[in-house]
Amino acid sequence: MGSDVTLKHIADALGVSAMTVSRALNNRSNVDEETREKVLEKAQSMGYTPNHVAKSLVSSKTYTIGVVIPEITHAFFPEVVRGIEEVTNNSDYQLFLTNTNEQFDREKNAIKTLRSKRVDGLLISSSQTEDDVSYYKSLVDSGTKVVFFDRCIEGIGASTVSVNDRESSLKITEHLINKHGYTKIAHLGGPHVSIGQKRLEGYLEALEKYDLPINDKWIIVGGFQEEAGYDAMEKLLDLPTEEFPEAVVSVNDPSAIGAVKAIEEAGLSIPDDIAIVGFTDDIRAPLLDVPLTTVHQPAYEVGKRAAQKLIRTIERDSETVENIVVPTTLKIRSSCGC
Amino acid sequence: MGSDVTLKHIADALGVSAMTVSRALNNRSNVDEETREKVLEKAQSMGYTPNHVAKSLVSSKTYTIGVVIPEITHAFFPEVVRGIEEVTNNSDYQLFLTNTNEQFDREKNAIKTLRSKRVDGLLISSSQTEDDVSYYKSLVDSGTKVVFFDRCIEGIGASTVSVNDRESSLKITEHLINKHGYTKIAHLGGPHVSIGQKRLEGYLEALEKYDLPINDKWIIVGGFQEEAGYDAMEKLLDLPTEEFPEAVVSVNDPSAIGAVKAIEEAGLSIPDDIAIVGFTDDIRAPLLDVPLTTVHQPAYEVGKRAAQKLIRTIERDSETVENIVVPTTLKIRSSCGC
DNA sequence: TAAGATAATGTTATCGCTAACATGCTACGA
DNA sequence: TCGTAGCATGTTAGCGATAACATTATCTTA
Repeated sequence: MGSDVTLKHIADALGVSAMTVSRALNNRSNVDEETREKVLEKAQSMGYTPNHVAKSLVSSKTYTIGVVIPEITHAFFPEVVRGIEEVTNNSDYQLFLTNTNEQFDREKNAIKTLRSKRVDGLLISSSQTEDDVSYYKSLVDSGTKVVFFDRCIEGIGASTVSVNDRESSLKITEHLINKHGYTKIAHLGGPHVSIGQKRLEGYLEALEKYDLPINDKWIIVGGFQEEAGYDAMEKLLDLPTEEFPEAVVSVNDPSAIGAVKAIEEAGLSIPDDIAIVGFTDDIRAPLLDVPLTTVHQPAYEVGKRAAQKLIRTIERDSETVENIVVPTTLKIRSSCGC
Repeated sequence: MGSDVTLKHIADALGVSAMTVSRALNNRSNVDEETREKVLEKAQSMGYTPNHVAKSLVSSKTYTIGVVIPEITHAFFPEVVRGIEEVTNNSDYQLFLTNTNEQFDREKNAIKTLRSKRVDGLLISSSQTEDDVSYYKSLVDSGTKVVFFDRCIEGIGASTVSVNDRESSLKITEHLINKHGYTKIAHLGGPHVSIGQKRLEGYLEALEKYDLPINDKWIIVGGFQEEAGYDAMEKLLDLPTEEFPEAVVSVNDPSAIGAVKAIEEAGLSIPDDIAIVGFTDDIRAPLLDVPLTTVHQPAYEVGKRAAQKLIRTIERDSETVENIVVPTTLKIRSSCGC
């Protein structure tokens, strides 16, 4: 690519200065119409492609956003990316996508590289991590523009876009209690990151509200993937009859789908032997043998809002820090007993 | 970000020249060990992040790859991206992801911007387009390093990575003929791009091989999305009894899933009234009421091979142009009648 | 007609970094 | 003791584009 045409080449070919060419190509005023046309023509015929790298160096602006997601094959995230793109497409930003595979180390590495590449801002859905907020704190403190989405870190000076996790979890648990009269309800939890925590809280709040027993054995801390759900469910299935739960609230759909597999393999039937609900509204949820009752997360909307907020944060210094909440809807199917 | 620490800042703080700092940070020889340590320490404490933009300008290398895909929510592509990332993660390249939503205009736009950003190379799965190869031809001729994947443009001097579309389509059609004895087989085709074309050819070849009738009314040219499959199937369903097909070969799974919906809505049953097979092995394929027989495409592998090939092409000029074919496997489920 | 305004263009310096060459210093063999 | 090799470091220039200022040439207007 060293053979690329530069402003200088066009300038020399035309016997003018590089500055004139620059002005002509950028539609500045004070350029003779005739000159402008000659320049445009020459640029075209020489196959000129402006060098954004040089431009970025001058302006210290790259029109580039880094997107950090934990798991690209979880259908929720591609949909978020679509939402992000809808916005960036109309604002000339390009996206650096990095998939961290739920590994915090990879995430830190990715962020480091993205900062080296001088992205204008970062959209982060953080990987599962211990409560080590300090890393993100110093990232934000360093002046890097960050908007968290879905798996957010709140209270460190960055805006966030998420769904009302606690409330949604509360509602779907309430549904199990109200509509179906279950009293023994278990929770397949996620790891200790924001959404895992909040969904657990919502679940607990529902039980408390209805004075239902909370049993430590019913709360299994697992992960967000299918295997984690499968493994966690196996533990529940091992419980003695008197402690056997009637229903399960899963931290997300992949986990629920893993759990469904475990339940089926154990020869039990859903929802008669055990009911189950998820969270996400995965593309597969309606297709399961027993369609999965779940919380629909408007992924596209989350992406869109996050991107909008980030771009505003980048473009004006006065932009305030917000915790934006996108509402979910309950998707009642039949795995809950309906 | 104008407040970033630069080499110069470190140099001044240490009373040395910027060059020495550069040398120290880049592990060059001929730097006093003591100096190097002081520099490293200072860089750390000042929160120095190397400016890759400036580096790129000097070296005319960005360690950046543009990935152009037509439809990020089609599960095949996220999986490809995972494969690409597996490679780039180990080679320090970052990915610009652009989703063109099957629109050629957006694709051209994206490529233009990516070239401005001086990506080292492009991984392209081209959007549906008329046979206008000239655009891609001049792209490749301009010296841009390109590797096509999945939806490839062959014969224009760029390497390609794809599955054996024609052969796979032939095989799955043969399965319908051999195993099930169907003689009236329709095809829900994709648009006129490489994979659409090749899968059509495979289908036709199978019919010819077994001397089966080819009926123009059985070949519906549609699109790659679910709605296209639905619409196309509706046309087939309108055919009079004597022309009504016994089985349908769909260009991909989303299209097949749309078709399944149309069939179910028409009150017909699969595979008794009409059999159907797809191509992709979408995450939903095994979950349909009648699990879908299809061709499994190793998406991850496609992404990996494409990325490897591109990086080799970027890094050595002698790299040859190849058409790499990744083999598929038939995924026999029950929608074919098995 | 002189003097200032305006339009079109050119020159210089800079963004942050590094290649290439230059400099100063120590060390070592003849 | 000198000359030269080699190490550690400095200086200059340039990557491609542009901001800011400088220079023309042309045009107004009192």
